[in-house]
Amino acid sequence: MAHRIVSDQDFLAIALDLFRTYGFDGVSLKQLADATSLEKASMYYRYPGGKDEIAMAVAQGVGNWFEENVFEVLKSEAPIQERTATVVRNIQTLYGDGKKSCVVDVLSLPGGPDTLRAALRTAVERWIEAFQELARESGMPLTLARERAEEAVLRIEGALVLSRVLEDTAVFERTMRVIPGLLTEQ
Amino acid sequence: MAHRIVSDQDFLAIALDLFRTYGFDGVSLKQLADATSLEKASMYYRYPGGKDEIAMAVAQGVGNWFEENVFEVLKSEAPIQERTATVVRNIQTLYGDGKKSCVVDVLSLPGGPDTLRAALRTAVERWIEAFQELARESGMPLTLARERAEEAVLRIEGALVLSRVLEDTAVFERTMRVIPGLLTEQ
DNA sequence: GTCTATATTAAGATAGAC
DNA sequence: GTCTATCTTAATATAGAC
Repeated sequence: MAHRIVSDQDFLAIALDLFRTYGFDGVSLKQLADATSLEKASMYYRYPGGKDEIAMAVAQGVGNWFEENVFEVLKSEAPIQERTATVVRNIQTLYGDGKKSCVVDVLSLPGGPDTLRAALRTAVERWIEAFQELARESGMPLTLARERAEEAVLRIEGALVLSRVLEDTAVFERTMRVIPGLLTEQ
Repeated sequence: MAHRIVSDQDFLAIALDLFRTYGFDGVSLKQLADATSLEKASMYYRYPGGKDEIAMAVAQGVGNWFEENVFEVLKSEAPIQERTATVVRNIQTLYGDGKKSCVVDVLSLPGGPDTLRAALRTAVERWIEAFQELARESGMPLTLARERAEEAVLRIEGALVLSRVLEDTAVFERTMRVIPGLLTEQ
């Protein structure tokens, strides 16, 4: 058959969807092969480290997504309310409006290499820092800004867990409506 | 060797610890056998349905724990502030002061039978209802009480995710300090 | 670079002795 | 009721053709 049926980008998007849904231990190479139309041996050619390396690439991709769709947006020139709204909208998209689990939650379970959890931890730390700067910019003192940033991320993670368990995205939607005020109103 | 080395209660406590740490797909029968000193075949004698049935028993056990350590406590005769404090303390113990993941979060991923997710969902619904009644008793109108109850559970779940990812229980400890006010102060 | 085919290990599950 | 031994399937991983 012809070569390069699936781009690296598409491959990783499909892998992300599988990993965030089933977790590291819940995804097999056969599942990945079936979903991406790439044979197992071909996956090993692209990612010699196997499942570990694929999961790392997925985590890296999520880090890049945050860089582009959260951190960069918050650093842009637009008015603060507009930047905040854009970021909230982007995050809602990332999480499929509450229908998709958080890759940070699901992939931070044991299983997979330690470097995976380290990458996720760094991503979350940067996420909190970005929110903290937003709160600072809104006029909050440092400690309050830090508190609010942490609380915002915490609420998003909690809302995603509840939405999954209750099989109802209403909690997530309500939570996302609260985030802008949490980060910008003292 | 002699019989009944490990009681059903001890077996399930060990199984709970494994499942909440590694998730359904992350725990093998060999792991369970090694950790409990019970051979795989013996586990099948006690739980003919295998891993599915063990996980269900674990979920059932968690439901019972909530019944006894949250729902019953909240229905008792003690003053409201005392009941609240006891429940918060019990929940802190359940989660190893933030060091242990929430079984509801971890076991609600796909993997394992549908009945498992159904049991977890029911447990969480009851948990929210119990908190809602507490908020009502504190004088809140129904909608606010419902909101606060949901928010309290959401924050606990989110705090546990962040504590795991950041490898720092401070977020969980801070969150648990906020819960009583959230449920009893208007 | 992707494929088919296969090696190797570990999983879930059962049979049958004690 | 627990054990050892074993069956069957599915997992990760690699060899080698194209």
